[in-house]
Amino acid sequence: MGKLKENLAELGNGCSLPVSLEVIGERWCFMILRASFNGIFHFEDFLSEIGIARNILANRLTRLVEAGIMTRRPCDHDKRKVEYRLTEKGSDLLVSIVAIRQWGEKWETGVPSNPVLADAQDRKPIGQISLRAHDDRVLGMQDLCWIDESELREHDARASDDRDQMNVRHLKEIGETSAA
Amino acid sequence: MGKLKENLAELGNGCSLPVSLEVIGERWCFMILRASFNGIFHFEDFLSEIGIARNILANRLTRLVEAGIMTRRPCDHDKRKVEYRLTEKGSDLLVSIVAIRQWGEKWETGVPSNPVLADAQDRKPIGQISLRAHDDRVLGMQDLCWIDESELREHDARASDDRDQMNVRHLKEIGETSAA
DNA sequence: GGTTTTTAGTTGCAACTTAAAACCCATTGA
DNA sequence: TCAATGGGTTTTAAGTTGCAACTAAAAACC
Repeated sequence: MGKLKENLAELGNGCSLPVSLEVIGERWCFMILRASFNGIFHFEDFLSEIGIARNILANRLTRLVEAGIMTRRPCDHDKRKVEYRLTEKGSDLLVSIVAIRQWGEKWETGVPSNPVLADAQDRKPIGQISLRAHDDRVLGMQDLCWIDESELREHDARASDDRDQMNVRHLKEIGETSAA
Repeated sequence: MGKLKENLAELGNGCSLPVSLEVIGERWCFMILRASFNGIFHFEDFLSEIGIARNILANRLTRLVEAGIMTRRPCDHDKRKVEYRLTEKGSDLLVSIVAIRQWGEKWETGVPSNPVLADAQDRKPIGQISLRAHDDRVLGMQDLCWIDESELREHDARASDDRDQMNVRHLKEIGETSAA
């Protein structure tokens, strides 16, 4: 519904970002998911926790359920109540949400958010999320490049080759050149 | 501007997510950032790359610059042109964007997006982003819990203690209980 | 058994935002 | 000089949001 979604879907030319944003890029969506991760399951609780309008919340929950991100199940013991819970697909969004949260901690609020997501084993806060190579090395902006899918297939076919200047863009050249 | 932003800002009670979403949660914002990461710097290029309306693009770029996520610099050699580039703050959003993209690859499109973000050193695609403990162990949903800020401070104060049942919620209980 | 309360919605309307197209105007290149 | 280009702003219609009031079913109260 709405033009954005149609456009974003069409723009999904090889990249899944537009497709993802079609459902989770909607306003309030991440806030609803955050509430879910924090143990909120019922309509009225979402309402008071995140200060969203009734009709919008109803609409978003319906869409999240349709998208397979949440499930909707009327409660057994109190048939008025409905339980909204994250599916595995929904739970998998935790990484994205925490990434945004960590970015906000670093660049907006400047302090750790509360409550803190921690390792259940040693009860210490989780580490900074970062990009990693296949062998787990942490990668910074300067260690990255975009390669075309086609290079990957060639990789498989002929093991090594002079692939010096093919479809390569270095990410370190992307950012601003002087000011910060 | 708009009710959402005000509300989200007010809701920033300890959590930086609402604050972050205030600026980057805006529609089209991630698409603009993706284009930036892909080496697009000029107004008309953003326009044709992401299929956004002129006025909206102008508005979003202004807001991103105001938020310190991009810089706006008129070109030296062609004074008609303007270069929009990511700041360090903006570049730092790559993790979040890639996290959403990987989620989409897994749950929506089912295939790797093109172009592929790779390690410049060995030209192999980057790994899956995941939550990690402070000592780099990968953490799943069942390994996580929320703890209150206050516990962290106590941690510092008195080294160890019987902190069995204090402000703890296990994340593994959050998701759906039967169906997927 | 009847009344009140709670929960999860829906409806109607005003205010705001978006999308699309037309317009503007400083450069530039032919 | 004059058409084309780049980066906007303006105008208008269409779509979305936010708020308040309403509904309808189940539960609790008495």
